[in-house]
Amino acid sequence: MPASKTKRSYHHGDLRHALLEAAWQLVSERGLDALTLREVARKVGVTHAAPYHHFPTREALLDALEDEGFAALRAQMLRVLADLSDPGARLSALGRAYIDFARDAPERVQVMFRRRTAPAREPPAGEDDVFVYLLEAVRTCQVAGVAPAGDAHELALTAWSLVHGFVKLWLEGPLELMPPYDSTRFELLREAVLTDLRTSWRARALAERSALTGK
Amino acid sequence: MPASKTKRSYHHGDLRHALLEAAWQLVSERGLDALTLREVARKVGVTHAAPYHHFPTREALLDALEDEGFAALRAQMLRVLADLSDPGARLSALGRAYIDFARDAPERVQVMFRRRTAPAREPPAGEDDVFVYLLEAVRTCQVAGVAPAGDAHELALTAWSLVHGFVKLWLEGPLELMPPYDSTRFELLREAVLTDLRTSWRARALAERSALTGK
DNA sequence: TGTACATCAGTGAACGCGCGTTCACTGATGTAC
DNA sequence: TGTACATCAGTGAACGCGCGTTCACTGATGTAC
Repeated sequence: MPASKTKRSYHHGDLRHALLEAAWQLVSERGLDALTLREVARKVGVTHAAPYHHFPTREALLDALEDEGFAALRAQMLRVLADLSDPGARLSALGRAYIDFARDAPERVQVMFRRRTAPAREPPAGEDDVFVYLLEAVRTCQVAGVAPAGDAHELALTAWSLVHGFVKLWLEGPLELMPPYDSTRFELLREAVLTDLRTSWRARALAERSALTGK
Repeated sequence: MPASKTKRSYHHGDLRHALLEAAWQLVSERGLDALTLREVARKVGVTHAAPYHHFPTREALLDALEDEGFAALRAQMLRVLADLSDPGARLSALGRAYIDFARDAPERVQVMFRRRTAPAREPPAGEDDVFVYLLEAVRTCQVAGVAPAGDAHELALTAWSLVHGFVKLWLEGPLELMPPYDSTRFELLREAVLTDLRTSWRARALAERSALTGK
């Protein structure tokens, strides 16, 4: 009889994976500061020295978590892009995906956008992709006439700032200042912000066209 | 002869103030995690137990820093509001002030929007004010016809999310993804984002008016 | 102006704690023949 | 199929460190009379 689930063999089998999972849980429950290699090992039920066979330092564990985070975001965005074809709807859906991604797992955002004190490492693969997809969605909107002309980079930055700011304000508290406020209002505010962007860009695109034809 | 500047008297004279100043410097140089009461005391040149006469816990020091941060932001906003009268220009200037406030002293943003693990205390006085001023600026824009109709709270949230997101993306790194990127581009991108909002809202307000008169 | 005394704001030693990291070790697993 | 051996992935003890916080203390300052 091979190692069953109940059997605790000397070797864990998939410790690396288990450590990552425990780490997410820890960040989620008690924040980034509470993420220590020792606590993660404890959570998994393994000696505090064991993780060192998989992550040479605490920072390496964080980097691995960050990779997972960006990979998950990237996957979520790809799903959205595959499902929709209307340019405006796609852009809105990308924004919605970003916001929901953060609401559903704030610990990911904490890890992905943590403020580093160590010198920056190579950025995770998914990170560029995220921006590239957004940029492409903006360009498609421009072509379809539902986004204003101009530097797509700048428009993409506006869009990204908008959803990122919404998410951060939500996660870090001050959104409570907007009465009446309760968690059921989340979807409402999210849609308000997304609609605001979409409507505004469409109005501008229209104004640009009529200015052109009117000339 | 009373205590001169060089004389180190037994009593510091203004330790509380000196601790706060050293704390800002510490956060600025080495991040929130490096902020410890012991290190702050060391920086000021005082025993590690001395701060306890002014701040009962580390968290109390952070709360005091946060108060200072919001007070400074509030003051900066008031200055902007006093200087300008054109509604659209005022709103843009508020956004610019917010962004520059963060660029000039990122440590403030770190402290003001830190993620708490402790139960929330009473919010600092300046915090509501900040949102109230923004809200009022949005309403003024609506009256002047340079912002769309609708719930001013929601529009204010859009505006706040936009500048907050820009700031956070800037401080936390991923803005580097937008080539060509260097620090001299900051003003350019800031203006692009602010102009984007202003132009969009004006276009929407115009479209609303012509839809009304055209009916 | 001087004296007695309370209060304030420091000192310095000590506590217990959890952390990251290292190390020699050992049980389990995989491979060559 | 069995055996020898290398490698892998754990264990458990130990290190040094800096932290928050407490405590009895003492020098400096302010106040009443």
